[in-house]
Amino acid sequence: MMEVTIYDVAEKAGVSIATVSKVINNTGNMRESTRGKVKKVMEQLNYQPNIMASALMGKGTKTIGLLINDISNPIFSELSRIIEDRSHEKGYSVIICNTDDDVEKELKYLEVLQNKRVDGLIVGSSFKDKSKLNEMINLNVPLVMLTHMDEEVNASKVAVDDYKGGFIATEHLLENGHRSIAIIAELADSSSKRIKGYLGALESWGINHDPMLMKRISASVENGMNQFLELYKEHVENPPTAVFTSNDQIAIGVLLAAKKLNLSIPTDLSVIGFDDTILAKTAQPSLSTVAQPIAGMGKEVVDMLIDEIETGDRSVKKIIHDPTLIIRETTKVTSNQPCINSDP
Amino acid sequence: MMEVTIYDVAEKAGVSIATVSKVINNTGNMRESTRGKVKKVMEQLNYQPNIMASALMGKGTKTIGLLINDISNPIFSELSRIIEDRSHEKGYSVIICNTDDDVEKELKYLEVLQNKRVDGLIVGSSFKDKSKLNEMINLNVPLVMLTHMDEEVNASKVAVDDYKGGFIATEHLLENGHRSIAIIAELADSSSKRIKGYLGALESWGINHDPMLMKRISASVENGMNQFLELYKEHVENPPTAVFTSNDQIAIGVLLAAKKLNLSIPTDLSVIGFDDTILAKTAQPSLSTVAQPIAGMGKEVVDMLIDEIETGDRSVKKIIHDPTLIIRETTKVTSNQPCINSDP
DNA sequence: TTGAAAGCGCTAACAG
DNA sequence: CTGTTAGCGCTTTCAA
Repeated sequence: MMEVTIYDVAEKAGVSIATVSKVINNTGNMRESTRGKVKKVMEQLNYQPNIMASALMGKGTKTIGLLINDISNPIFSELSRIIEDRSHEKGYSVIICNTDDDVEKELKYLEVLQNKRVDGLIVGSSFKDKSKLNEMINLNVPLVMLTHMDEEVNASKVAVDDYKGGFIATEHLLENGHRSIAIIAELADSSSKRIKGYLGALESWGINHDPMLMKRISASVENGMNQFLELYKEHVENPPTAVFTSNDQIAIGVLLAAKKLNLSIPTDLSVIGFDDTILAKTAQPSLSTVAQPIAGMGKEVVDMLIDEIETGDRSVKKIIHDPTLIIRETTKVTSNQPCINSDP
Repeated sequence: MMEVTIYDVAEKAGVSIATVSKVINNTGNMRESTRGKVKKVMEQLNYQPNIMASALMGKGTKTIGLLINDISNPIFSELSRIIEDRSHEKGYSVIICNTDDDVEKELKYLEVLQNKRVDGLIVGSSFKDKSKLNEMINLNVPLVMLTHMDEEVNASKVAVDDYKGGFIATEHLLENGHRSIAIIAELADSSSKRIKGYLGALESWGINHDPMLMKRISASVENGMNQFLELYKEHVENPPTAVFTSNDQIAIGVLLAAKKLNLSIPTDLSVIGFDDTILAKTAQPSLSTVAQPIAGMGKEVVDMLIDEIETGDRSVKKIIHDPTLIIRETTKVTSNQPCINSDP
C-alpha cells in the first residue's frame, strides 16, 4: 500500500523526475507529447503530489488558519462557511481554531499554526495579545483581521463600522420614542465600538446615559437571558422600554427573559440585536437587528489574504462596510402611540 | 527573517542534529545535562520544529480532516466545536470541509485531504460514493463515520439511533392524539432511518401512512417553510394536525409557515424536530425535538479516530446512542382535549 | 552517550 | 527538450 511518488511516475513514463515535476507545476518547456504521456501515467497511477515535500522546498502549504472565538456562534459559523468555500475555490484548505477569547489559547493556536507552516492567517477574534500578532506580521506572515478593527495591529482588515451600527440601532429605538434604553454588550473589542455608537446616539439626542443600564457579559443566549432578568430586577419600578444588545445571541436571551417576565414584545419592551444571524430571522417575534454583509466580507477577507500570500504584497488595506438596519417585529411600532416615555 | 532549524539549535548547543532530534521527540538516552542544554537553546531561539519535514519522514501531520455537509447548519457547528476542542486538546488540528452533499465536492475534498496527508478523517456527511470511502479505508487511512450509519462503509462509527428517534417522535405525536401526521425529511441517509422510525410508529399504532404527507427536501429553514406552505395548500380541506421534521431547521421553517397561515401552535398544529440545536431552544414557542448527545458524540468520535491513528488498530467499533425526546411547547397538550382527530 | 550519514518526496538551477 | 544533482528540515539506524 505504498504511496506512489514522483519516481514511480517518472519510471513508468520513461522520463526523469525533473520532467514529471515540471508537468506537475506546469513550468518549463517540453514537447507536448511528453507532457501528455506523463499526465496519462499520473492518472493511471492515481498520483497525488506530496504537499509536505513541496512545502519543504519553500512552496506554500495551501492551508490557512482561521482564528475565531467560537464556531458554534452563528455569526462565526456563517462566516466560516463563506470563508471555507472561497478558500477551497482558490485551492486552499482552512484549519479552524476556537480561541474562546482566551489568551492562552490564542497563543497556543498561533504556535501550532506557525509550525504547521500555514500560508496565512485570518484573525476573526479580538486578539488579546496584539503584540504577538504584530510579531507574526513582522515575521512576514500574511495576516488579515476580520471584524475587528484594532488599530494597534498593523494588518489589512475587513470589518463593519461598529460605531455606526451601534448608533443606528440606538437611533432607531430613539425614533420609536424610547428614552430608557438598556445595552447588554459582550466583552470584546468590537462591542466597545458598538457601545460608543450607542452612547453617541444618546448624546446626539440629548439623552443622559444611565450607567446602570449598561451591562457587559460574554456572548451566549443564556447569559443574555440571565443578565436581562437581573437588570429588570434592579429596575422593577422603572424598567427600560428597550434594549440594544451587541449580538443576536444576547438579544434572543433577552427575548426569552421577556417571556418569563410576561413582557409583550415590542409593546412592553423593544429589542434590537446585531449581526443578523439565522437566530434573528427565525426568532418569534422576529428580531430587529443590525446586519453585517457576511457573505461579502467573508469573500473579501480570503481574497485579500490569498492576494497577500501569492503576490507577496504586504501593503495594508482596510475595507469598512456600512451596517444595515433590519427592522423586524421586535421593534415595530404597533400603533401610532409611541412607547411610554420613561424620561423624567 | 530565516526560520530557525534544527541545525541552528544544534550548532548553538554544541551538539549534533541527531541529539536535538532526540530531545524534540523525547527518544533515546542521553545525559540529562545535554537534554537540558538543548532545551534551553530551543527556547532561546524560539525553535519550532517543522512538521512538514517530520511528516516527510513518516511521522503524522497531526491534522485531521472533518467532512460535513455545511458548517453553518447549527448541528454541525455545534459538533465541530466539540470536535475541534477535543482534537486540539490531543494535539491535532482540524481542517473543515463543507461537502454540501455534493459528490463532486466530496471527491475533491477527499483528494485534497489525501495529498495534505491528514492523519485521519471524520466523515459526518452522508457520503454519496461509499466505494471511495472504502477505498480510503483499504489504503489504511484511519476514518470514522459520525452520525451516519451506512452499513456499506466498513469503518468505526458513532451515531444516534435514527430509527428510534423517528419512532419516539412520532409516537409522542400519536400519544397526543394526532392521527394525521406529516413528515418533512431532508434528503440524506440518516433521514431515511428517521422516516422508517416514523413509519414504524404509525404501523405499530395501526395508522395508515398517507404518502401525500411525506416530503423530502434539502435542509434549510426556507425550504422547510416553503414545503409546509405547499403541503398545506395540497391539504386545505383536511390538513395534518402535526408534523415531524428530520431536523430542527426544517421545523423552524414549519413554525414560520404556520405563522403565515395563522395556525396556532400547538393547538392547530404540533411540530417536532430533530437534533436539539440552539434553534430548538430559542424558538418561540420553543421546539419539541429529539436530542442527540452532541457533546458526547463529538468527543467519542475524535477519541476513536486518534486511537486508530496512534495505535494503528483498525478494528471496527460502533457506538450507537439512544436519542432523547425533548418535549417543549410545540407539542404540549395545552388542554385536556386532545387535538382534533382527522382520522376518517 | 553522541554523531555521521542516508533518505523521505519534491523543486530548481544547471548541464547536456 | 530533458536529465543530473543538490538540497529543504527532519528522523533513524549504526558506529564510534
